[in-house]
Amino acid sequence: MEPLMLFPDPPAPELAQALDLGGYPWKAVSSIEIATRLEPEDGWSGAIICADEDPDSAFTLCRTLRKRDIPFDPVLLLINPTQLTDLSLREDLFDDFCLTPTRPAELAARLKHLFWRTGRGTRPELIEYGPLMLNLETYQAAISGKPLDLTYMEYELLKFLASHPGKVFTRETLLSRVWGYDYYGGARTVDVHVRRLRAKLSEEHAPLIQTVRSVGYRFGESRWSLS
Amino acid sequence: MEPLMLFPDPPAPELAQALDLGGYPWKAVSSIEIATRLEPEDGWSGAIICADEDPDSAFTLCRTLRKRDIPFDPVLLLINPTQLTDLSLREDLFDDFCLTPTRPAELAARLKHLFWRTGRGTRPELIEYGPLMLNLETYQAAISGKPLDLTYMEYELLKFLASHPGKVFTRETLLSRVWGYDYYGGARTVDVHVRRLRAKLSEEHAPLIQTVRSVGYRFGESRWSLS
DNA sequence: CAAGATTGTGAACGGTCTGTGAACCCGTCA
DNA sequence: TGACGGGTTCACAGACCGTTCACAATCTTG
Repeated sequence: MEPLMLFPDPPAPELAQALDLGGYPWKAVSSIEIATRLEPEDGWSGAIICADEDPDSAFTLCRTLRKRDIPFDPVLLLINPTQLTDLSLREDLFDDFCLTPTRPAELAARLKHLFWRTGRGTRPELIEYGPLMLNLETYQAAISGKPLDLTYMEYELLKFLASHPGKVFTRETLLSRVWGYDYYGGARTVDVHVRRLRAKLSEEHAPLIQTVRSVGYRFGESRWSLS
Repeated sequence: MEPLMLFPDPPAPELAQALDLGGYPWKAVSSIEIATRLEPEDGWSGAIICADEDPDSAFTLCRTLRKRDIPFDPVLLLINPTQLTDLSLREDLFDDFCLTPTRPAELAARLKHLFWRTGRGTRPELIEYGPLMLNLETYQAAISGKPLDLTYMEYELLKFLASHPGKVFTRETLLSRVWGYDYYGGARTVDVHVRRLRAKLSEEHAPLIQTVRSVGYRFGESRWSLS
């Protein structure tokens, strides 16, 4: 995990300790110039900015971070209760805040939730596997950013396979799980749908669906990664 | 502004007072059934759920709210400090939390920020999507600046669809959400209304409502920009 | 290498779903 | 009471797509 940016430098000892205990790496900075200089190759994973002692510098720093061409994200603001009213016109400068003196447990919970909601996006229900993305809300699929035009059954089949990457399913299992428990029809139906799926995935990604001879089909890499 | 849902009923007096002072309308509920019954026509604007006294019921309520076909949003959770550890596996059940005993100022700040980032507080009475504009106050609709002459059901259907761009709804869902939970009638009704809507949107904008074969209808472009 | 089993492929059939026009029902209003 | 507007239902045509089949290609087995 990339380090968190902390302001100011040095940070409050309780804060540093809470982060260390929580397993969060961090670097303290005292100005935006230093922050730029210390920035890790893969960027900061977030910032905790304490506006308790020097509010002006703190808010200026927030504003600068947010104005970068890739807006800084997420920002957790630490303020004391008397500063609550200062927030009203600065909603865009932070993603969450925490009152000082901070309880370590609250800080940890806020950090976790912040990373959870910015990291894994609660919004659209997604299935992702490598370059493949399925949006379960909008019934749309894309690979390498390019939208796939799938029919209903193709989508359902791909969705099922991609939900269990690595696992092999027999044609019968697929028929009962994707087509329905009461489905009665030829097993070759699965083959044809798999063929069309492979065709719509580009040739490059067609191997995402693998044939396991005499058994059935598998999506994605094998679990024991033969390579 | 639509009212906030409060749990439990009655809510803590300080909480009720803080909301009243902040100008937030609210209704307290003691169960999901009552919540459903009391739901305003245009939905709740959010929920404040206190898990202090009866955590099990509170978290169950959260889970139910999140599992609706349109996930409930936003949810502010009130907990006491000893419950902080309970949050770790329930990240998806809330959007923000606040420790009890709550400071009115902190609660107000959190509510404000929550509405700010979910984009609800700022534009309460307009729905805009590309060239389409719905004025919920005047019951008027326009596209590319030209007014649309919609009937009541057409307007309601378009309003519902446009409130959730990108998401696919089945005919059954549309019937229950737009026509009413107790509506009993043919699903083809939806088709006909969609056809009339498409006709009234000019031919140019008719594709705003897309058919998802074997599933239902979707308004607007995908969230990941199909272009 | 040969025979059998298994899977890939193209084409065609046929059912299902949607679009569409029109009729029906039922309020309201003159 | 008759005309009108709006919501619902119906019937039908056409497009779409799931299924099947025949045959080619590939793998397995002995």
